[in-house]
Amino acid sequence: MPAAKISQNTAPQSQPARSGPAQPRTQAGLASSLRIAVGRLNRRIRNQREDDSLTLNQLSALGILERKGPLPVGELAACERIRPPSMTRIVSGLEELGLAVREPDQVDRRVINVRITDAGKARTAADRKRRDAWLTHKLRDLTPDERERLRAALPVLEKLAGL
Amino acid sequence: MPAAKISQNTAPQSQPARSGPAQPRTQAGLASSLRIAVGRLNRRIRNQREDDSLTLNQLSALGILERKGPLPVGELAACERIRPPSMTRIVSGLEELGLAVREPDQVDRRVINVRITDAGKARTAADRKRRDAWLTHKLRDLTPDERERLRAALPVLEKLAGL
DNA sequence: TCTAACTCATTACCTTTGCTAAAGGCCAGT
DNA sequence: ACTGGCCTTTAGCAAAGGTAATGAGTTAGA
Repeated sequence: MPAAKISQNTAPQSQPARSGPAQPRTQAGLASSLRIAVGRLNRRIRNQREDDSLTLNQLSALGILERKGPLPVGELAACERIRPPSMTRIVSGLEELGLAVREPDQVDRRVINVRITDAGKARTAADRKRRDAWLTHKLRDLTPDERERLRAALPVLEKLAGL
Repeated sequence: MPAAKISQNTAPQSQPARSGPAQPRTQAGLASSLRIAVGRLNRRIRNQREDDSLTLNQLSALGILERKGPLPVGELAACERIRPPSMTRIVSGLEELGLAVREPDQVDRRVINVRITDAGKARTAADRKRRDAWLTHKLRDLTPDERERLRAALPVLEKLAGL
């Protein structure tokens, strides 16, 4: 099957072993490499979903509601660093699934508080485990040193991400 | 303007200072935190583009073409860990901008080799600098220790991302 | 008090970016 | 010369984000 080798006819591809990413010595190099790695890793994570599982946003929003209690749509959007209309859509999906409910605020009737339901809490734990299964598995394949590096860098990533 | 405080009426929000994300002690916790951080950081990076700049994918594809020379669409897609149809669209965009050209392979006329043009090379350097400006700036605001943690973790992130 | 300006959520619509399925052209082995 | 397989592309779908405009509710000032 010659088809698989055709690129060698036209592409230089001098050192087959040197396929790794560039080495970031400068600060701009670090930024560039980090940008690429984060983009690809995010794509891979996003694709690891089974058909009936919640989307990343649904899961993330439920997590916040679980940790912080009921929140207005706008604040929930701010937590996720997205705009209110986007959060409205996510909340609508959650409400249709019965995982969250909208409750008009008693004090200021412009705001709609979103609360996670018991079904939502039950679903979150199970779903998060499935959702993270791929990544957890990948982490298990790392060396302890590599895991430690990730753990050490995580707060920095979160800082860059705006918490 | 009391409107901004309304959430305090309904949300617990006991400790204002404890707004940081959960501490990942377990491996699943690490996976979860990493997933969320990577997702948000990616979103922030992606949004830092000026109107006339290339998209992340266009920039990334051009970078590969610049480093590796002309490649068939399918291989280019494999490098980016995306499917061929997605790469077709990216290449079409680049071709419209005159930054890359499609060249039917001489040997196997099913494959279309993609080559970066001189205009593409010129554009890449300038654009990448602008593109990374935000992240570079953020990196500059970190402490040397934080930067070092990122640098140490970068190879691990790249490994997880599949290079 | 009553009106003007503001705020919150939502609706409507658009964009980007990925996917799968299927079509069309091309290659190779039987 | 078929038949099956491979590479690209087209067509259509879904997720996830955005802006602009609308409607309802609130606040502040004349």
